[in-house]
Amino acid sequence: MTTTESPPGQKALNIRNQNISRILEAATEIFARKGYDGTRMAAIAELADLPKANVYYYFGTKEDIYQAVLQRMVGIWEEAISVLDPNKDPFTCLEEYVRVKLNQSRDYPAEARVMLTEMIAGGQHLTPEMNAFLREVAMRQIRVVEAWIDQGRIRPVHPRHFLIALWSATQFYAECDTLAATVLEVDKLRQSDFDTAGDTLAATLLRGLRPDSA
Amino acid sequence: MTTTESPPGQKALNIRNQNISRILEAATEIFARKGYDGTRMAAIAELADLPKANVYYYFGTKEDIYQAVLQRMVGIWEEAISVLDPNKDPFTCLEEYVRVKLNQSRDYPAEARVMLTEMIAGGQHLTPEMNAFLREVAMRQIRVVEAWIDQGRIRPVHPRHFLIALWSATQFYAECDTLAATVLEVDKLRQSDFDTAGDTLAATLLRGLRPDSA
DNA sequence: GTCTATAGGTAGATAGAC
DNA sequence: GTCTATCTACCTATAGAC
Repeated sequence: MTTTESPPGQKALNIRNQNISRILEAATEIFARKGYDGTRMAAIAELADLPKANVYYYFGTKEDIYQAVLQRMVGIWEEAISVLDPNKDPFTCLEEYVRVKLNQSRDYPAEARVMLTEMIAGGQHLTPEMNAFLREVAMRQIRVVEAWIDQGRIRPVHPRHFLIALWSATQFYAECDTLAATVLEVDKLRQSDFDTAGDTLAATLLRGLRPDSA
Repeated sequence: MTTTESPPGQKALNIRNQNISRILEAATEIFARKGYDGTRMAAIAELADLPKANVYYYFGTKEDIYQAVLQRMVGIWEEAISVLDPNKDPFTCLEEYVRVKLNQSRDYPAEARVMLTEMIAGGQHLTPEMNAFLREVAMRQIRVVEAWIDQGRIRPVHPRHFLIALWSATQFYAECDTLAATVLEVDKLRQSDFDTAGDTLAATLLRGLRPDSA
């Protein structure tokens, strides 16, 4: 009704999407560094290079922005779950899984840190849907590992604890913005660091899974 | 001058220490759940069951309390570093290391979460002394693993990445207050869960370190 | 759609009686 | 040492002009 011309409407939509992206990107960075309560709407607006009122125009509340950031990370994790397949070779799958998880830590470090901080804090902002989804993801992975054990393709380890070890190690590299400086003595993680991380996990965690030859 | 009697002075000192302990304990819990900026001095006072002004009497600022909490965790970590000894058997040492770290996650979950959140956030509140100490701890552990490799007692893995895997997996169980519900499907971690965690890490990560028998 | 000004509430910290 | 009352500053969110 109000917008009669197509091109301006198109353009407005582009500006809209662009502004939303910029807000989310800025918010993710600040949530990761300051936590939910420590994040100031003014800080998000400044980093997104928009007036504070415009941020409120696109997202009604700080909680709305935070939810959008968490939701995006949930979507990212969803990608990794398809890698584990009970009918495929465990070691091929697990190496691929490690690779995918490390790539995610490389590509979405801020998102990962927001989600991790949220979980450490007790998941107070996670919706029931997100919790259900995360539980479902965990369950699916556990069932795959159990299937491999039943088939005698890997040693009978405790699936949940094994997945915790795998998950926490790969997740660590997302936090590494800071810890890297301490543990790896580098300013910034490079591709070679992620490669070495994958190789090391394959050589230790995954190697320990191989059935005894003796 | 003002306190002439010894017993009252003694008693006052006890009350003082007791109040300081209660403030730190309450603060640790809330910092872990809300982060530095999300923590309200009023909330610490309420949980410690003291008027807010009394909290300010013992600690001048919120930052002072936070520093004391971080410092305590640094002290806890210091205990774990003595376990790794280049002259002892790597597997005995590493199993003991896993056990000690898991016990710390069990006994000081809130402290661990405060420290981890702080690190994920970029370590803005860590003093140069703390950073230096953490770097020194990492270095010492790396040198021990390197020594074992040089002696041919474990396979030549990348020491830094191997320690990251070990550290992050054990650390995970401190965050588990929440994630346990999702991944392990329990309300609360029991001793048996920590035992299983240790066994699983020994069976995978550490087993993968053993030199080839073939 | 954009932005200034501001309302309404709450935080960290302190003053000062007891 | 303890505690009430309060100051100042700042934060989320909104009203309303453009």
